[in-house]
Amino acid sequence: MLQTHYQNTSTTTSAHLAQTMTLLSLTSVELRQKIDAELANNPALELIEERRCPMCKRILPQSGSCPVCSQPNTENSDAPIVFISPREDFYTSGSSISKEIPEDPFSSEPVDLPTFVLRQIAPELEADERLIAAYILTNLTEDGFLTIKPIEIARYHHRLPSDIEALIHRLQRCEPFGVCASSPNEALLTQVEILSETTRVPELTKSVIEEGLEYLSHHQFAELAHLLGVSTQQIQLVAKFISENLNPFPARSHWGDVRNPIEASSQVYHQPDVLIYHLNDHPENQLVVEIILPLRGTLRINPLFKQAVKKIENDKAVDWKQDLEKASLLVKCIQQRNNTMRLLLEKLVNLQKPFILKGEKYMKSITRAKIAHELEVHESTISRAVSGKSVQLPNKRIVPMSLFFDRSLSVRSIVKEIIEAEMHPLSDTEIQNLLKEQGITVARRTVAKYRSKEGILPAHLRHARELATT
DNA sequence: CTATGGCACGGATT
DNA sequence: AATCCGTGCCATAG
Repeated sequence: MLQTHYQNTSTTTSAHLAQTMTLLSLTSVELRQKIDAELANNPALELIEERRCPMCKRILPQSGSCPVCSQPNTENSDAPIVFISPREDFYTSGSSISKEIPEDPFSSEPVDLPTFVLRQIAPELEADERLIAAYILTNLTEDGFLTIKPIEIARYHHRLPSDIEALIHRLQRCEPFGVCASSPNEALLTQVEILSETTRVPELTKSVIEEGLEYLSHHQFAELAHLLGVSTQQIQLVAKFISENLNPFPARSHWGDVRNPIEASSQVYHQPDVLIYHLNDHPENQLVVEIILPLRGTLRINPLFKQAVKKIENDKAVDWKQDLEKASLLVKCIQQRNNTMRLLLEKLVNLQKPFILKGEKYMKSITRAKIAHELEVHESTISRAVSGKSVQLPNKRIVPMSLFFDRSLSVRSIVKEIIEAEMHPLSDTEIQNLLKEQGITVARRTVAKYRSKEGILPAHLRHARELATT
């Protein structure tokens, strides 16, 4: 059953260990792909029917009752409900991108992304081009990216690579702008191109996207400015423009916190791996922590297959035995992954509850090592479990899980507060002193670093109370 | 002269 | 072992 505990790793094989580690570091989306692959070529594995909770419609594990509805809804709101949940949202196979698709301009019926794009461009295409376009569109990722190389498409359809590239270029100009790009980068550039035909785009936008996306995502405007040899102000202008007009993930219309698109868009995390929310979204209610298992049902070993292997003795038996082994290994490893994630999240949510409820200011600084010690697992285990994962908070923002370990976040947010409340631009030294009054002692230099991380201009470039910030 | 950013060092973290 | 972070010192801009 799902809740099996595996405290003792020494009894497990090295293969088991190795696989558990890899699985742990996968995000839910990657895990999904992995499972899909295994499911496809291993007959011993099966995905069994979903069972839904009659009350809340959640998909339930193979056995056991609904983790949320079965809770004795007590006043014990201190302990969050933590559970692993198979989510069908993640059951998007291959080309079917059914969520968050802009309405079809012609029929106003919701359609999937490939269809949506194809309808726009079909009229101006030759029949054979249409075929290729359709082929391309059905190979998009969930975010509307094209991962196959043009050359491969060209080979497959016996066309010139340049033809294909031209076609892709035309597709990119369809709505949602930038679809079929090979990367967020390319998507952004395409959008800039299209926009610049009708609107005025800050000159530096292109070079910022080409060279400095990394910096943007870290709010290191100053560093970026230096790299490009321009002023920080110009960079901020560009950053603002990008955040307001461009979307690095074309197929995704809503994107974390709408008011803070830069931060959200810089994330590589498309789907959260963990959801944290109040029960029924009422802020009064108990917290629910849902660790996503990207399945529509429960994964297990096909019992029929198991029996068959026992009985049948022929030359295939060896292969089948291997399949069986592999399958059970995978199932066990996934269970272990889930178990680790659950333990981790329980700890994490308990420790950081003030942050989750009241905001960044209340972030405690904890280290992975500390958690690892408390859970009695190796530090690297925690690292793997955390890295690359993302969490959706009750306020619907999607943040990287590593944020829970950010030492300086709370101080940074206080700095932000101070500056927002200032009546007159405060110098770093003045901010340093104000912090000291609150019992926080940091070096002046550090205040400067925090500022730049938060994308706040130095005092002499800030002006008392503002033009665009309402 | 003051405010701020760059570079680099050391210690902590991963 | 590699990376990140806070800090001090110094150069530079205003």
